[in-house]
Amino acid sequence: METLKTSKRIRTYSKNNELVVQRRKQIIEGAIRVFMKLGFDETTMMDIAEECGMSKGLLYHYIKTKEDVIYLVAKDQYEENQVIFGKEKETDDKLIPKAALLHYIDFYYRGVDRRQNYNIFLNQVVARLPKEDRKVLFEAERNALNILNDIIKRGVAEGVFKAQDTMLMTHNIFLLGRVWADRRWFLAKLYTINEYIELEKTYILRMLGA
Amino acid sequence: METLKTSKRIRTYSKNNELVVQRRKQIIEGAIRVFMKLGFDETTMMDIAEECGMSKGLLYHYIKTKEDVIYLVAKDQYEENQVIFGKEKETDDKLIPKAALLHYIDFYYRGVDRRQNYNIFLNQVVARLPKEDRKVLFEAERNALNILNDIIKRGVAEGVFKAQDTMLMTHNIFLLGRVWADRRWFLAKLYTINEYIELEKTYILRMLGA
Amino acid sequence: METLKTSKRIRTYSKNNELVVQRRKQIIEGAIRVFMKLGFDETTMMDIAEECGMSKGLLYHYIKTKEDVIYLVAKDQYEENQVIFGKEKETDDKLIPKAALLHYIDFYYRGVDRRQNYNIFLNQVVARLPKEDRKVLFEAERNALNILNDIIKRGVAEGVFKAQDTMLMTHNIFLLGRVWADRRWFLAKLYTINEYIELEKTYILRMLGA
Amino acid sequence: METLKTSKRIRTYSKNNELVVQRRKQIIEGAIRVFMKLGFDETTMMDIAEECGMSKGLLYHYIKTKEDVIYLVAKDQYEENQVIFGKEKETDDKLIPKAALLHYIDFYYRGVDRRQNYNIFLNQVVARLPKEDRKVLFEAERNALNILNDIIKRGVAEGVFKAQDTMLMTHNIFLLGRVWADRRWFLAKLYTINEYIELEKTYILRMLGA
DNA sequence: CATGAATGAGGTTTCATTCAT
DNA sequence: TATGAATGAAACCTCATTCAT
Repeated sequence: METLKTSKRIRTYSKNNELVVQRRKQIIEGAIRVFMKLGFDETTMMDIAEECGMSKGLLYHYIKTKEDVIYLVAKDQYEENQVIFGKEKETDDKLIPKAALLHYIDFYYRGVDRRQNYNIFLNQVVARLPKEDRKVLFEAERNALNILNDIIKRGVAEGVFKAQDTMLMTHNIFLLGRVWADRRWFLAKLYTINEYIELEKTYILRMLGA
Repeated sequence: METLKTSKRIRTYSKNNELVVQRRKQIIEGAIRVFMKLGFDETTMMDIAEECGMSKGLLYHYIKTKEDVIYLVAKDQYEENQVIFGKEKETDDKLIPKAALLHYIDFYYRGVDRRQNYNIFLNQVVARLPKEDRKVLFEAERNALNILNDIIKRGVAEGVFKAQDTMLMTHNIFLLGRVWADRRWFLAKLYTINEYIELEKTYILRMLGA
Repeated sequence: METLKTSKRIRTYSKNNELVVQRRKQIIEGAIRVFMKLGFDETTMMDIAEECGMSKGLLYHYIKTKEDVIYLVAKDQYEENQVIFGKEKETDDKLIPKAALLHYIDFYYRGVDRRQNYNIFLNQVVARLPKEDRKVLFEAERNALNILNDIIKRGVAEGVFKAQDTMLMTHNIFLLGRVWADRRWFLAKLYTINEYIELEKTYILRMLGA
Repeated sequence: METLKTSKRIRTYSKNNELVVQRRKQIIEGAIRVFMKLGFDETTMMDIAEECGMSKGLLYHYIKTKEDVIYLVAKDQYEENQVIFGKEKETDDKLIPKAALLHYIDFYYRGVDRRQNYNIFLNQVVARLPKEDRKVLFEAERNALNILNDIIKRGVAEGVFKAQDTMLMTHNIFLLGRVWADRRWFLAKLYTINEYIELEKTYILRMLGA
């Protein structure tokens, strides 16, 4: 549940480690903003630098290639996920399966809503990383998945959920979370986010035979 | 159900309309192949030309910009969807809602499997089109959506399905179809495509309170 | 004695092989001119393109990297050497050793003079090529060396030359050829090229105990 | 025989003259090491600073441009030559010409061997200095040349050497010293440095008609 | 109708040099 | 005196697009 063990080391020219962390945070934030506006390929390093409020040269003190920026952005996101889901797990563990599930859905789906199309962007972008880097990042995702899977397994064990296969069910619930992100242009005309989440809760509970 | 009404006119040097259609088909097919391998931005016009078995010059006789190729590919895809789903509709209309639903799922989910990461590619790429072009294309998608929605509405009307909101349910079923495409790297280790589809059918029927 | 067998294949976008040969010749000639003026590192690809009378883009149709230009230049030079020395060998073989040696010196030293500091430039530049490329090129040099060595060995066998070691003697004669190129700034004030060559002939014959 | 009269003044921020001298020595030594590894153009100021054990900033307190480093290195080298050859001259003056010559060759050729490719590097790099700087440096080289020339002239005067032209002979002997540096890759397979030097001594004596 | 040689704008990356601390 | 963060000019290289043949 701590930070990625096998995280790639990115070349930096700075010797001040704190500064590296701070500047990288700055880069991540700036990059996300432009990437979401323009997409990865349309974004130039100049765009990123400007959005981060640094010179092109300084940007290259903290990363070595444009791809490094993706890695940084993605890693940050996944690490944040780990932290967030880690905290929620503590809450979930104290609840009965059904309550834990509803809490998880509520929390996760709202997160998707907050991050908007950022999730979609991430997916697109991760596809461009070299295989090894991708592995490191998937590892982190699995974490969030496992928390949900544990809840479902607990429910099945206690007889409140029915699922021939808890893993597929886990993925289903995960993916359904993206319906809102993907189809906001359509669905937002019909319901508020609250209404949407409540509907999905019902559907998911039905799907689990609860 | 006919071809897009507002389809953009792409510059061509040829006056032989039949040839234009044939060449464009050739371009679409070649482009899809390379795009799936390399993604849109990594693909050069040379790659496309080669894959299509034409010269770069000839390629430019039938399109004006690289973006035109996306439009062509996307439009073709959506139009094909219309044709395909149109045919299925005829079948579905003759079945009782539950049978029609299962038939639809079977048909659609297998299609997703066949098209593999092509779906993902399409999503990525459509995002790059100018807004107007995107609208035209979404119109086509709605078609396939409506067919599914009709089935569900029919089921609800006949009392065999329960859904507070048929449209959300429709999107859910649609999106769940992508679970397999998105998570093949994970799920294919656990089930065959057949097993997967059968499981999802069960879950969806439950979700519909059937 | 024919062209290099293991010559590296350099990427080109052109399909017309004759044109590739012609353009490459053009590049080689232009590149030599600028390299001699500015040195390899001071020379930009733009400089080369301009000197060759082509656009930067076109230049890159016939080579892939700046290093390729060195390789091209060096290979061409060595190949030319092979051709030239090959022809001379025919002459030399018909002469008695002493006459052959004098002919060789005359021919080679004059060549050094004609090529001026170009020889020095070549040496510098070859040092930057990757090891494998260098090997290919050295192979060609050895050829010219062997021709001289054969003459000396013949002389030693016939008793007209004395040399404990013909190979070192060969290298000595070769390197002495560069005295003129290296020290022209000094020596040209004292003698003409003809006087210089005659002096060296005397010295070398003495060195060979002739 | 003292230090260069017209040595260029390089900008320094330090007023402590002793410190300047010490730091510059430090720079020269570090620079030589990296230059020999990477060559001048491949070497960055950061490389130099690191090898010298100082910060980039400090480096720039004692020089103004990267070219200054070449000048410093080259000047130092030539000055050192003056000192070294000066000392040898004292020895040589007491010997008969033939002994002096052999002593000189032994001393100089071994020096070339010790400095390895450093000689080649110097030659390359000096070519990049502005003309005026180069002149200053050549002046120093002439010194070492004159010592050898004196020996030869003495020998000619005493009738033990024959040379139509002592200056050319001097250059010849000088250049032959580089055979070992230039062709080590070839010659080191055939002889040790000792064997090589003995052979060359024989050849040179013959060349001098001794 | 068909080809592919040619162009050049624009992207990524490096690194000498400056300057606030 | 000493540091190293910051800058930006300039280098290499790619590739969409045009156009003469």
